[in-house]
Amino acid sequence: MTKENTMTIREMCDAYDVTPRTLRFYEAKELLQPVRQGTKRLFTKRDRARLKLILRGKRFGFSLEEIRQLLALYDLGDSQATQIRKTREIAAKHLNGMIAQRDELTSAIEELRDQLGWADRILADMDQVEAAQ
Amino acid sequence: MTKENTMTIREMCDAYDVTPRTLRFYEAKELLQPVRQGTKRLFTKRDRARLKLILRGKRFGFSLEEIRQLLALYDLGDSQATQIRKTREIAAKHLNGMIAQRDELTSAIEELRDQLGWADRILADMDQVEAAQ
DNA sequence: AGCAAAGTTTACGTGCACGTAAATGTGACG
DNA sequence: CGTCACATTTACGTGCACGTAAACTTTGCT
Repeated sequence: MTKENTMTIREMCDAYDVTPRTLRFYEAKELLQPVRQGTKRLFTKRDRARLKLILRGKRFGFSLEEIRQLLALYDLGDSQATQIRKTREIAAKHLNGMIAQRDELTSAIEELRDQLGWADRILADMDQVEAAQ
Repeated sequence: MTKENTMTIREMCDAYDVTPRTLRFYEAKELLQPVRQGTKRLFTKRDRARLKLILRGKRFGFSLEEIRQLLALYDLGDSQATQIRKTREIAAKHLNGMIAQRDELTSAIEELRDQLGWADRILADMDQVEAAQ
């Protein structure tokens, strides 16, 4: 990490467990904007913050395009009221979807737990039979 | 719906909001096993139960291959102990992943709520300025 | 100066989950 | 018997998120 607080592509890859291809791809999709030192990319603190959000968004099943929208939320500072309102809507929509998804996930977890309990009971019975032989 | 309690491909599409292509694709991937009446597919109650699980699995971001594994959970009846154990492992692994995903989702929801609160406060301030003019 | 390591662009390849088009078959109805 | 809606198979196409290979420049070190 240089004194300007930037990181090379390899340092980024090691730090966040992604490939160079991925970082260049995200730049092409305008999710990251590393500065150039000659021909090389230098990733700033801002790029790192955005990458963290990208990776988390991906874990939630958001597409890169959706993530691009969400990232705009973090750049609201210089926006106009209408722009803020529009972006707010998108975020609220995502929020509702996420809450719904969490609820479904919760019930699915319950069901899976039941399944596991069932499997465990079957296995316990089988062990009994084995032990009796 | 015929008296045998089966449905045609179109009835299935209407009932579950999927395309014929999707149902044939799932059959090719061995997720569904509709019976044939001549050349036509007839989807049974079992197929419908499995389709519901497929669609829910997809909402959780599971791949069709992962879903195929999960579906095996519901067919445990005639399996052997080792098979049950193997399947149990897969389910447990999924369960841990789902719980982790739900936890992440929960914290992401909190953060998004904060963001929305922030946007709302900015918008409120802007309304104040507008009203004062 | 020279060489290897690491970076760059360009561009074709891949896996997944279907979409879409073409050609053909089938069955109920007037 | 015709035809018309709906079904089927076969096979190529698509969008996404990168992987991978080739050819090249730049940088760090001896």
